[in-house]
Amino acid sequence: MQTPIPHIPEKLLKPYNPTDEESRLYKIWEESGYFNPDNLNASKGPYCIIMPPPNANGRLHAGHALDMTLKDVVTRFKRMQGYKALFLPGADHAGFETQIVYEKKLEKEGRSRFDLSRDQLYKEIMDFTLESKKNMEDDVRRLGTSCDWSREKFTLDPEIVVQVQQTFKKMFDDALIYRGIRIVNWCSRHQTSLSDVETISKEQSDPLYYLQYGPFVIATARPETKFGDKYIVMHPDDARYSEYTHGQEIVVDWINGPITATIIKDDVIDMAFGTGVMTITPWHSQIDFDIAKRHNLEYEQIIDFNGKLLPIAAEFAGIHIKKARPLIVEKLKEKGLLVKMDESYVHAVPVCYKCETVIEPQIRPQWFVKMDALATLALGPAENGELTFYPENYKKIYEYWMSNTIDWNISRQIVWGIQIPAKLCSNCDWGVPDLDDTINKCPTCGGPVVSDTDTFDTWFSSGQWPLLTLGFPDGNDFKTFYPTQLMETGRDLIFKWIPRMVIFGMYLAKQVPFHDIYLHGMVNDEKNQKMSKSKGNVVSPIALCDEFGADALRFALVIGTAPGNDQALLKDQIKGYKHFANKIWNIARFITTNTSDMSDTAILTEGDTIIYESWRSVAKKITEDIDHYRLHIAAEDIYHYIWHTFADEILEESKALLASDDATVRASRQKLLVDILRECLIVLHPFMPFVTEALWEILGQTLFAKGTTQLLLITPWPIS
RNA sequence: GCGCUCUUAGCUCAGUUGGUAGAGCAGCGCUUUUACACAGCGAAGGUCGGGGGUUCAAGUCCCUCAGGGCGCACCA
Repeated sequence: MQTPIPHIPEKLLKPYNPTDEESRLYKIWEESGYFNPDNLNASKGPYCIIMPPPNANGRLHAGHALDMTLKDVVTRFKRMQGYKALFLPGADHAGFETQIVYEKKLEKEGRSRFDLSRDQLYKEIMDFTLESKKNMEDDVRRLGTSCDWSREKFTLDPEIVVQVQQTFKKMFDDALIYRGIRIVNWCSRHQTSLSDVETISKEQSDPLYYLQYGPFVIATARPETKFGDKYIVMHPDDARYSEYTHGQEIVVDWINGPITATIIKDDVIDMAFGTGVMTITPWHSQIDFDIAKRHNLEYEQIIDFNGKLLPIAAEFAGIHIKKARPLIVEKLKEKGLLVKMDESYVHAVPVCYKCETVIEPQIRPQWFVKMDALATLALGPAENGELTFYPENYKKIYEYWMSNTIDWNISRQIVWGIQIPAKLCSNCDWGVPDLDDTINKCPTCGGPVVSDTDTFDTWFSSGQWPLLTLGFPDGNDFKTFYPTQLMETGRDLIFKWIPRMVIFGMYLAKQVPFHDIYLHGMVNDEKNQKMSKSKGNVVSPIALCDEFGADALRFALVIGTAPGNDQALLKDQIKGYKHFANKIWNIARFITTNTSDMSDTAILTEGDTIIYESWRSVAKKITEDIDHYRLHIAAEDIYHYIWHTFADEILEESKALLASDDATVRASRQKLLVDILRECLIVLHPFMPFVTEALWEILGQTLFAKGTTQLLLITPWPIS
């Protein structure tokens, strides 16, 4: 029977309690300065991961926890390997998203953004964002993220705003940005245009109406747009309509009386759909707009920006299209123009990705990024191997998107964001960048000019994030850390964000912004359902940290899910890894209590050498797995080794050997246990930083280093 | 319609270059012998969705079928 040994800290005699350790240890790490690579005694070169800046408009969600953990595992690993490792944090003002969050807040207070002046609204959202930003940063810390806070960037930092605006000017000068009068995706609820990636398609069933249009029958799901239709389009090869010629005019009786219609022949028409004939509404349809442009046709607005019909709709003017449709159908029926209705028509309509309001295509003058040449620029590095995708199949998705680009609308009619530094003519469609506020007259028509009140699409600034955070073009960090090694983010950003960063990197710095692209899947609830506020199934990662410890949450997020795959966040699993943290704690207790008389000069016996070498081979495999971003396998292996080999086999067998009369055997075994424990703590540290550091703190005084107080955080990795 | 992805133990999922299947949790039996019951030992449980092919050898590669998920296109 062993008596308790006085030098064992009281703490080690009790079960591991994460809440006692985590915030205390994070503070020690942060104050040590080692999150800052400038303070590292690095034996190897720079290594950099840029944090995808979380939106500064709320707390972190479970997806963020995975996001932070994966990058932190790699950063800690690289730091311990001796790299000058930088994990560079940030915060995103998240233009449209934050404005929506704030509008909801206003709504609750019985206010509306339309009652506030631009300046007032901007100021209020800024206050809100800066407050939210603090909370968000606390959450990042809570997860143990070892990022260099001294380098943190916010997307509205003055120097960042300046750089973003300069990029706009440069792209305009290079003819990569133009002011275009084109169809945009208009959300009538949020009163702004949206890019193609900010809309989602939603399947719905609507009646398809077959209408008599002169001698033709046309099919439409949107009779409310048809008032002004005066072009009738058919395929040039359609034998059914060969008697009609391109440009021929006919008079037809239409909704509000006779109308002169012009025949247009165009081969975009699908002869098999409906009747093979359609009329066009160029103001409210991309395809129709393209046809109109091709044949130089006129276009007219039918629906206003609030979704109400304009005077062209006669007695329906001022009525919202949703209410107007049945009334219009009724009138068509009365006039005998409704031939039939197909009730089984199912199609997908684009909706606002935030509020699901059906997108109304509208024509508006906006700033557009010309994508063709830039997309080619982004495809090069994917094809020549400068970019590596994990998992590989995301390369295909990336290439698909970059091979099918449409020009990118970067104007948003919202206050919250970086203002577009441009002057617009009040009389004509002219517009030009004006960084220094020096232009006061339209050079085209001599008319008065006004400042553009629109702000940039948030992806226009975050697309430049690796450049902006590192101080492009001449900052020291840019010279040291660009291009970075790894971009790790959610799989949903493979087409929203990743290509834009590559584009800006290639365009501005002539180099890729990163070499490896790792995409993680979505974190779902216990039933593998997407978490959403409306479903009420959102689980806070911070609450999970409180219940099980950040280490357990981190481990559960990393293990058991392959890159790119979605995962269900299971409480039982997290609990299992909380037990694992405790297991290590207990292992350390056992070893401590049995090694108080350990000799400094102990030599491993032949048998113990074999055991040690087999651990080394496990550690080597884990090292290779992390190097290849197989973090889920590495985590599994360290777990399995510690619990089922080290504890279940080696420790159990040691009980007899430690009681041996042979001093050589006993000393060898003591050394073996201490050496393996020491290296296990190092190897486990990237995954479970807190419990390992807590043990290191205790054992560093008694077992390991004999007096050194070096943090585990910067202890060299045992496998070179 | 185009593209991607998934289908492995009761549940949730791993299985990296092809070499006769693993984890967590749940469940079963035993153990309260001081590292740990947030535990240990033991047993049980899968013809790796169906079919075909390549190979000495396939959960792992190819084809095909079925079912699930996701993205894109389509308001003709």
